[in-house]
Amino acid sequence: MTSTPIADLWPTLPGGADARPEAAYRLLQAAVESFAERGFHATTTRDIATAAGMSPAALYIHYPSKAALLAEISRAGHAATLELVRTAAAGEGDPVARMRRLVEEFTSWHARARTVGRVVNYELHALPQDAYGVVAALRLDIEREVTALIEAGVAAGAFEVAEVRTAARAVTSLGIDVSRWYTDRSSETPEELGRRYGELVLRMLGAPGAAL
Amino acid sequence: MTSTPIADLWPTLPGGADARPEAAYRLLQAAVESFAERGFHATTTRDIATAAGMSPAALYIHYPSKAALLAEISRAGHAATLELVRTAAAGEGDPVARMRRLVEEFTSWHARARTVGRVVNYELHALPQDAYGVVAALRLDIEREVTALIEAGVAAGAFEVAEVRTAARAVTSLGIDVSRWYTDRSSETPEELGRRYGELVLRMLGAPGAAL
DNA sequence: GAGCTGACTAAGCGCTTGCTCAGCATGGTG
DNA sequence: CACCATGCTGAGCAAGCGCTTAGTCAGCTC
Repeated sequence: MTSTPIADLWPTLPGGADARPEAAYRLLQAAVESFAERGFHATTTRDIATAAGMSPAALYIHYPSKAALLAEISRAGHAATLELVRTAAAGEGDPVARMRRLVEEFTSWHARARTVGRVVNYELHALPQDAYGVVAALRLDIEREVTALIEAGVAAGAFEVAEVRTAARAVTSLGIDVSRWYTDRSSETPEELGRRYGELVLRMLGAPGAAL
Repeated sequence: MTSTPIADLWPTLPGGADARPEAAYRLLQAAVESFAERGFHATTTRDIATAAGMSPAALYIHYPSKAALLAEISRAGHAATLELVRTAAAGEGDPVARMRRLVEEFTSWHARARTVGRVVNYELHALPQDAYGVVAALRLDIEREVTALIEAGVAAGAFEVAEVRTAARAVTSLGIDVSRWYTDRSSETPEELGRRYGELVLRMLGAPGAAL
C-alpha cells in the first residue's frame, strides 16, 4: 500500500534503547497510515487496531491513548527530520554544496516518507499540549539550522537575499509542502525531485552560476 | 479575532445571484474559523451554531449538512483563487511582469485569507465526493494557468527551467504553504511577503536580472 | 383578526466514539 | 505440577456526535 520507510524511525526488536515489540510497531504503522489518509480526528481506535490485526482493547496495552500514538509519531518524525537537516548543514563543502544537499535530502524525505510527513506537518493542532511543546522546539531547531546556513552563505558571498528569515521560510516551505501533494503516481522519483528542488533553491538564494 | 476578508467571497444581502441572508453568512463565517482552527472533523455543529449565535437546529435551515458548509467554503475559496490567478496571468506586460504579479497576489491572498486558505487546502479529504470533483477541477485549472505562464516565459527566452511542471509545482507550493504558517504575529505584512516571494520566484525561474 | 410563512429553539433520537474491564490462552519458572 | 506474568479478546459503558422533530413566535396578507 505505502512505500514509507517507517522502519527508519522506530527500531523494532533487536536492541536499541527505544526498541519496541512487534505489536506496538504494527500499531504505529497503522496509525501513521490512518492519520495521514483521514486525519487524526476522522481516525477511530477501531480503524487503527483493525489495521494492526487486533481488537481495539489491545491498543491500550501498548499506548495510553490515541493521542499518545500521534505524539510518538510526531516526535519521532520531527527528530528524524532535524537529524537529517543537521547532518546536511554540518557536512563537507561550502555553504552552496551543503545547502544543495540539505534541500535534496529534505525534499526527497518529504516525498518518500510522505505519510509520516503529512502527520508530522498537518496534525500538529491535534497534539496534546505537552507533546506540542516538545515538537515546537524541534521545529524551531530545524528553522534555525536552515537560517544559519543561509547566513553562512551570505557571509561567504555565495548567496544574496533580501531577508534571511523569509528565504529560510521559503526553503522549508517548499520541502514540507511536498508531503501534501506527492503521490505514488507522481512522475518524478523522490531523488529526482530533490535534485531539481536543490537547483531551484540555489537559484532562489542568488547563488551565482546555479543554472538549469 | 480574524482578519480574513470573508466578505470578498460571499456577497451578503444586497443583490447578486448568490446573495444570502445574514444568518447563513454568519454560519459560513463561523464554519470557516472553526474548520481552520480545529479541522473539519474536530468541529461540531454545536461549535458552529454557537459561534453564529444560534441553536444547532438552525444550521439545518440554511445548509443541508455540516459537509455542505465545507463544500461551499471550499468551492468559493477555490473559485476566488482561480479568478485571481487568471486575472494576473492574462494581465498586461511580458511573462516576467505577469508572473511577478501572479506570485505577489497569490502569496498575499494566502497570507491575508489564511483561515479560508487552510480550509481550502487542508480539508480536501473531508469533502463529499461530488464536491471534491468540482474542487479538483478548479485546482487543475489553477495549475494549468501557472504552467502555461511559465511555458510562455520559456518560449520568450525570459525563463529557463529544467522541468516546467516541477517549476509550476514549486511556485504554487510556496504560495499555498503560506496559509499554513502565516499568523497575525508574522513580522511581514501580506503585501511585503508577496513582493519578496515574487522576487524569489523570478530568480528561481531563471529570469535574468532578477536580483536582490 | 384569521390564516399563513419563515426563522428559530428545546428536547432528544440513534449511533459512534475513546476507553475499560473481566476473563482466557500461552509459555516460562519454581 | 502449580503459579503467574504477558498479550490479548468480547462485551460494553459514558459521553458526545450529526441530525430530526414538534412546537413557538414575529411579521406579513387579505
